[in-house]
Amino acid sequence: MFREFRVLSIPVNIVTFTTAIHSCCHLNTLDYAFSLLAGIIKSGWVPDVFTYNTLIKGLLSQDRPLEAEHLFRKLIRFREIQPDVVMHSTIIDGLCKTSNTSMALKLLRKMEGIGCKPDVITYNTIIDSLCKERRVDHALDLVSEMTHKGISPDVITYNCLLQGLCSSGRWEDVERLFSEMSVRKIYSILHTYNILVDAHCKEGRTKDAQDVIEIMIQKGVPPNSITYNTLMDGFCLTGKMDRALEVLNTMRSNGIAPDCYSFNILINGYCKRQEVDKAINLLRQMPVEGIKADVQTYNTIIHGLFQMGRHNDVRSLLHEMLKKGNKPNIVTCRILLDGLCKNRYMDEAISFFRMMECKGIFSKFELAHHI
DNA sequence: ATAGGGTTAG
Repeated sequence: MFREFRVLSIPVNIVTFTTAIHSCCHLNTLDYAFSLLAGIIKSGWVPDVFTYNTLIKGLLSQDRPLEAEHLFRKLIRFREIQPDVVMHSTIIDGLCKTSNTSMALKLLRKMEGIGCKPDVITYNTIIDSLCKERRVDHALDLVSEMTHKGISPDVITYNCLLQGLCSSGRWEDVERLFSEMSVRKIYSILHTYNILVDAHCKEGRTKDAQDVIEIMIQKGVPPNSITYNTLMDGFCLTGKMDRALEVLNTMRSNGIAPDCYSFNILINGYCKRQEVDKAINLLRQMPVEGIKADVQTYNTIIHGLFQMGRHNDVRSLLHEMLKKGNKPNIVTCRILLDGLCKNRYMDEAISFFRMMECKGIFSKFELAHHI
């Protein structure tokens, strides 16, 4: 069915509407996206699999996985559309991101059962989830399975596996997989190198991390802010704050501007060493460099202050945070609760907890994901 | 023409 519609005498169709819905989802105005959908239907248009998938993805990115799943089921039950590989993959991703990998695997089998062939993205989504759960061998089984089906693993597949093997400390397998990539002509990209830099840093091997950075430069893959931030964190972890600060200068001289993340890492480094005043100095340096502190920045310092028993400073920093328009999140609440309890302010802790309950800060989804 | 996947701190 084709009907032409005009808005301000510009012809529009279902593609235009889907694009508009996509924008709404991206702008976090999901309600508006759904009212657009209602409007489309009311005007006699037929939303297609693109339209619905955009909405499902929107619900997922707004941490509303149950509604996404509900919509998916409803579409099937009422035969509104025939879910394709993309929609299945979107739902599979939603399941994976809410720690339902086994259900994701079931859906993979189910889609195959109805003749909807999974592709490399479908597999990568599950492989990544398995790797994050440290079930790397299961992930490797899926890689053989996809290969047998003629679906070639790509650089993202390898990145997921490398990440999983690194987290499990399986360095020999990392080496093997890394050379396998060259053999199969799958070229490492920035992402790949960043995973390796991070793995070395997490193990305290900052020298090896620096070697990886040298290699990537040689291979024509210049490091980005994530690479340098990761290295900075590595130096912080090994207590080398001066080296971490040097990285900040290296970034600048390589034309990469430090970001909020860079400062948060250094601030965290100082707080861990109970040098909260140095952390606060950095907080003051941020606006000078045109960087706005975020919730994370404040959370870290508040946590540090509590650990030193400086609850009066916590109070003023909390006020500053609110005044500057930073909305406390579930982590802030947890830090405050924990800090109040540990500093024997039980009455305050309890009344704060009640307030959080009232304000609904403990939404079901957040609870499931952060506690 | 429009939709889906991987990296850094707490």
